[in-house]
Amino acid sequence: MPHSNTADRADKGDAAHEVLAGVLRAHEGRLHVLLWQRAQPPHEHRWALPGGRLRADEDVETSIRRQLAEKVDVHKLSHVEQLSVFSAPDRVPGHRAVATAFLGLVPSDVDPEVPADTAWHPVDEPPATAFDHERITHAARARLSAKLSYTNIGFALAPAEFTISELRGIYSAALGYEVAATNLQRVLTRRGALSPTGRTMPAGPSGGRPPALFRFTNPGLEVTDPFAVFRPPTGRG
Amino acid sequence: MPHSNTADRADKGDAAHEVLAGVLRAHEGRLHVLLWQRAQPPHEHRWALPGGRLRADEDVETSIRRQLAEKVDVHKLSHVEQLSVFSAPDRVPGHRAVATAFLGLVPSDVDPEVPADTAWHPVDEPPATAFDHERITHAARARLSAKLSYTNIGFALAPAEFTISELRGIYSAALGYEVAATNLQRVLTRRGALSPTGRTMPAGPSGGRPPALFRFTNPGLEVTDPFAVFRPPTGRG
DNA sequence: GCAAAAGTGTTCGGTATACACCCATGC
DNA sequence: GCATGGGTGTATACCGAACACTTTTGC
Repeated sequence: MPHSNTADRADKGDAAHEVLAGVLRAHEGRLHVLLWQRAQPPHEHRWALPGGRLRADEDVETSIRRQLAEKVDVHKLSHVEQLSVFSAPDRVPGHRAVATAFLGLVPSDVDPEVPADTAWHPVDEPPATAFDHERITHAARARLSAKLSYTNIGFALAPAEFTISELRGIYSAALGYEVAATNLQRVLTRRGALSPTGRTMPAGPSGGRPPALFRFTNPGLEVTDPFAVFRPPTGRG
Repeated sequence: MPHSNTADRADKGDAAHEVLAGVLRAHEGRLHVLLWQRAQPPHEHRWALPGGRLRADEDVETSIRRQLAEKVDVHKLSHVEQLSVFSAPDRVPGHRAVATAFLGLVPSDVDPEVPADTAWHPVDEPPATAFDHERITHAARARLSAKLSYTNIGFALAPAEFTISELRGIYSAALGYEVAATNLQRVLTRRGALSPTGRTMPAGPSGGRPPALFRFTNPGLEVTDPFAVFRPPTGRG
């Protein structure tokens, strides 16, 4: 392994700290996770999340961004956020590894080049996964589902511009059930998350009204519905 | 010598993993955090969160529970949950320390014995704190505030049985602003979080109707308001 | 009876969903 | 004109906040 300055001490309490990311993308109606197939034991041939060891001079978010860019060639991560720590003593056989897990998102129109051992897999039907990486994938998906409800996190799954119908497909894929285009547009518009571009797409081959193009107002995560019950008397502002 | 374990090791690049907890309690109308005063450099005399080094045979939650019970004599933690990882390379001078931060809660009627160097401080006006512990405290408080809105986490702050007025005081302390007793009862009751015990407390010295005693239905964390917009068609009936 | 505190009824505004209806295009 | 898909208007249900009102006690 490179970066061995953090590994030359195999003290009991001094664990190697690793970072891992469940990188998700909506594609063809389903949500997919990026996995690479291990070539060596332990868990040879099983599929693992991208990640690696934390270096001495970086924090965990810097580390996961570096490793995703370096090792899996995902430059266009639209969003990265910390999930939680996975630290069961036996989660990786052979040595102690404490992992900080991340959620990463890639827009649906981006198809990054990935190494030969790496591929997208439907989150619903993952292949045989290594270590506790299926649990981490599940946590990533759960976080995404929750944040779709009360933030504008859809911006990280959608292309820069899109029709409501396309966005509906993305939300349906991410959530795992059908959402209504009507309400999707209404809710996101009311919250100010969607902005019309004024332009439209040509109608489809079977006719129909040409759809309008929208974009997300804010290209960064924001909480659009503070869902604050027991909020201060002066209301939410 | 208590509490010296987070600083007594000056490894160069080696990542010691530490666990820290912002332990919060509502008391006399304010929210307090448990801190201990450092006796030695670095950050001598400054106040720090309880915690310590992760052992080889435990996961992070086991570790923080052990350290809180062992070192700060808090047996009656009503709730513990992971916040996030703090990992800036220079967050602790002298050596690399990656910390997993936790939120811990203690019921308002519990006043655990703590060592001489340890005390409760109002979260609003903390003393001079060590390292990044004020940020961690802020994260703990933010998590608690958010979860008060959509979970039954109040169970962890309240006594086993309480009046609505007492509960109102606890929520107000935790949130930092006044909440109305009327709506507090209504919201928690509608969600099924509150159960009447059937008994009442005697009225106060200045008269008034004797208040009914309530308890939380579920003595564990549950999400009582899934705030699920874009929910499946078969929604919450 | 009166004051005080607890608890309930009612109104109001806001939000999400469902569904009917209108709009704009290809053929 | 007609089918097709996109978008809007309207009705309904529910939730939380505010506030008036009733209940139950001590004095």
